[in-house]
Amino acid sequence: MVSKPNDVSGDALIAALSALSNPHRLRVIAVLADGRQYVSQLAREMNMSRPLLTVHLRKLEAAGLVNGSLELSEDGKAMKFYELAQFEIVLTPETLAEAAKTLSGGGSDV
Amino acid sequence: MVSKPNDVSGDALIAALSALSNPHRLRVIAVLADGRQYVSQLAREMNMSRPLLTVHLRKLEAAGLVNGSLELSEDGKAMKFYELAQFEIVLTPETLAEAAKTLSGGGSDV
DNA sequence: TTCATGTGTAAACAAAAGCTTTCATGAGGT
DNA sequence: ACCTCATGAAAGCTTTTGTTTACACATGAA
Repeated sequence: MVSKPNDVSGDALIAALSALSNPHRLRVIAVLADGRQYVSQLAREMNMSRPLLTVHLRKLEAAGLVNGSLELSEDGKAMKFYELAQFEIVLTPETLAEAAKTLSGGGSDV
Repeated sequence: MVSKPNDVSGDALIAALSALSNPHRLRVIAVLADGRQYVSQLAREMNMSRPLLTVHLRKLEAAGLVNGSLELSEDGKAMKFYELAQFEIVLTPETLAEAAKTLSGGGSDV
């Protein structure tokens, strides 16, 4: 089969949708759309606690929507930068029905 | 501004994504893609309890993804039919950043 | 050393979602 | 009268998610 825009497993799709269905995480996406940023600075800009932001970033990363990389600044500090992944997910009754077929557990019952 | 494919408020988008990020509800979409159906029959086909299915259908309806209508069968029984709504939601960094701007609470902080 | 910056993670609590069970309704067929 | 099939809704429990507070470590500068 030819690869389509959102050729992901049902489980992966659910992970992505789950990750995106949260105001904080949606705002994170919006801020990262302006460029990559490191955690502490991002936390300041968004006015939220760093541990909380960390959790949200992890969820976004697990869903493959952002990518993190640990880097070192000039003055030797470890900084974790996050940037947006490239993705395009199209949700229609058809694409969703397709995704549902690949859910772990089979087609109709388990 | 011209209406785009997913010209919905950030809150509405989150409701839709939240509704779709569930295996049961994704399967409901898949089954309804084959045609409208009433609750009890749907529950049997999907092998899940009717009260549970009802809750999921409500959530899908609240998100505007399905539509329900109460009808009467030939033998006078009240039957609640659900059918898919037509929708197309495109998720990219850009569309999500747009949606984030319209979240209840403003742009960066509350 | 002390203070600032950056990182990570664990503990504990609050809130929301998911699911089952139970009860109550109404109509038609036997 | 009683059974079947359809609806709706509330109570209660379990699990997951969200959030804060607090702690630990490493670096460079004063």
